[in-house]
Amino acid sequence: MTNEVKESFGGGRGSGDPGSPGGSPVAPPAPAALAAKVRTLAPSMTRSMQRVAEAVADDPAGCAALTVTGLAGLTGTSEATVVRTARLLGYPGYRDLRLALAGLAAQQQSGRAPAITTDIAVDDPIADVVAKLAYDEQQTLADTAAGLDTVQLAAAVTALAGARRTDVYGVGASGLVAQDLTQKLLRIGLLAHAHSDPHLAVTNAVQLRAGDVAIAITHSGSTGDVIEPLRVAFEHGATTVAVTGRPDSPVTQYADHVLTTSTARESELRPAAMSSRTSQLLVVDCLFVGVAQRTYESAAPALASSYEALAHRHQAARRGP
Amino acid sequence: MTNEVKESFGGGRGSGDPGSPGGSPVAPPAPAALAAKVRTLAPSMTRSMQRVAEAVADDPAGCAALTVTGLAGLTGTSEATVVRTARLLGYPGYRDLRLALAGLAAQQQSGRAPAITTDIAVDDPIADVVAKLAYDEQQTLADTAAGLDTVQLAAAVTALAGARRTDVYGVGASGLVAQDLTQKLLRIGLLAHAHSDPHLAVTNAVQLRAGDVAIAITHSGSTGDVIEPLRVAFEHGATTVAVTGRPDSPVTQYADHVLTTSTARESELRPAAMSSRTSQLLVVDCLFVGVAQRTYESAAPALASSYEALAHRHQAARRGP
DNA sequence: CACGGTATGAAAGATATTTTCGTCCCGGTC
DNA sequence: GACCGGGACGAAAATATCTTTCATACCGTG
Repeated sequence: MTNEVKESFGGGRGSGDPGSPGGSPVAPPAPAALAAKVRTLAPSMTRSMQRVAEAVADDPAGCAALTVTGLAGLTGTSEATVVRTARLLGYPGYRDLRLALAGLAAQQQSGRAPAITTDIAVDDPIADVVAKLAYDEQQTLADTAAGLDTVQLAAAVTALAGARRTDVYGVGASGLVAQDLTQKLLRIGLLAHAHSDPHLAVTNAVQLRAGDVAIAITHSGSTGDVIEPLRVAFEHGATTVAVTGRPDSPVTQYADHVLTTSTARESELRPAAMSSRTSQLLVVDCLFVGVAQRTYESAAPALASSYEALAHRHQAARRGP
Repeated sequence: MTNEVKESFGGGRGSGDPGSPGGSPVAPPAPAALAAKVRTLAPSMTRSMQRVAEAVADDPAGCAALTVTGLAGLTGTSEATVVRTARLLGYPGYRDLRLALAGLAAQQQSGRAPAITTDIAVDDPIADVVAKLAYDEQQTLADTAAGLDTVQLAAAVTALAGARRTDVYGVGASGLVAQDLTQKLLRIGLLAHAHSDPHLAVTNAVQLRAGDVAIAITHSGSTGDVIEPLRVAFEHGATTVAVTGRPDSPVTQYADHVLTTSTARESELRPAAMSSRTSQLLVVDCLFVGVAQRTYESAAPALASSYEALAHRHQAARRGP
């Protein structure tokens, strides 16, 4: 059982353990979240690998029937590339990818028919737009949930629940998500602050120390304005969390815990910001509920009283309570 | 590819069919009805084969993870027996049985999901929280899409597309939604502004006149801070839109068009703000896409150039496209 | 235009699967 | 009770499949 470092891929977690049935200790291979994973990882793939990934995502059942040589032939690449792709997707090798593919195919088979696959067109009637958007966001939610690493999530929750203070960084659309998280945390009595001004964010980040938490929210993972404060927080000993759609992006360098959001195919009338926001919000909600669970003793009364406080700002409804 | 008749089993394919690797003409490999097949065929199996079949039927997922040697070892038999069993069950070889097994396991897995119907409990493991939240938000999306009045939506879109300027009111969680809408409209070249300060909102509302649009976002529909500016806008002749979960609430008094968001059951660990936000965002997205369609000529380049402008604020990814 | 680094496929090397073939067990027969 | 077919069964050879290595071609960069 020699364990040399092989090639360059593998993500640097070299403790491969061939032949231990029951699930690898680091990353349980994705069961159904494969299409999502393909989209998430596609940007970091080389062209040939993208061809393979596309074929796989396109027709899981068909690919499951192919040997590594067959798939290589189909995609016009080599066996090595196919194996490399399988590795990138999180499987020990092609054999395991193939197994997952068979599972995925079976699920699709039994599951629902792929309803509204077409993209939104300029001349779609408004009813179609509603249906397509709703379907798309539902899909995004499912993908995100399937792809979310619960170990990382739990770690982030633990850090948050015990934090002296929490800073959240996000700009643009992600800034709103950052604010959403902050609002929620404040409601259960945690000290949280959202920063959208990069300068102020850095200025504040230097105040952080061990026991504090810093969270960066960025879809691309390469937004300098967000990375910088996270780096500072990281270097000052704070626990850092990155919520990003690109798990191999620069922001993860300074993140103790990485929470991956899903990436839906985008188009002109459906900017990436839309589905990434949906995905990010789900992650944020999970963080919130997780923390609320951990701190239930103090969170429950805090929630109740913030609800109370808002009541008198509502006018009486025409009917009903 | 020589095709001698091998061993004695194979169920009387005596009429050798050299080189037709298509798929067995008699029995397409069973997809899911494997357990049944095992029981049916068990009597005609030898003892060793029964042990193998039993193991397979007993734990498809586990067996799918095993190699032919592994399964042979587990059942105390030999590789040959395992292959023989696979053949008897209707597969060309063990490899295909294994694939079917993986599919079966995936199906069982997904079938066992609907524990999600219950509410989120304080002691739910984090994985359940993720699943439940995702499921819940999916439900909210479906409800919202189903309940959205497309006529009202179309009217609101028309008003927005032709507006001189647009003001959006929202406080608290709805304030973020208001900002989201504003960001989107700005990106396609429309003049939009989000107000979360009630005083400023009113101050600005008096500037509005016919041809302008005012949008109020409030889940309860009775948030005075949001109703007030909408009323002012309404009285100044602007076209007013209310995005609310309560179509009979005070805010609708001053709304030309009411867009109804859905209301999911809430609970302690799942505040109303969570699902209402999801719902509101879907409505906002619909508005955005609708407007983008109507103003495609100008929206498309605007979208493209705002994308351009952001590009240089991103650091290079570790491996990029 | 040279350079360094990376992506890529051909082929060697390692595993897994399938087939072959001989042994052994079982039940019947003389 | 010994002998004899008939088939179950597994060890090991043969083959298919997967994985790794390594040399080459490609690409962006200074």
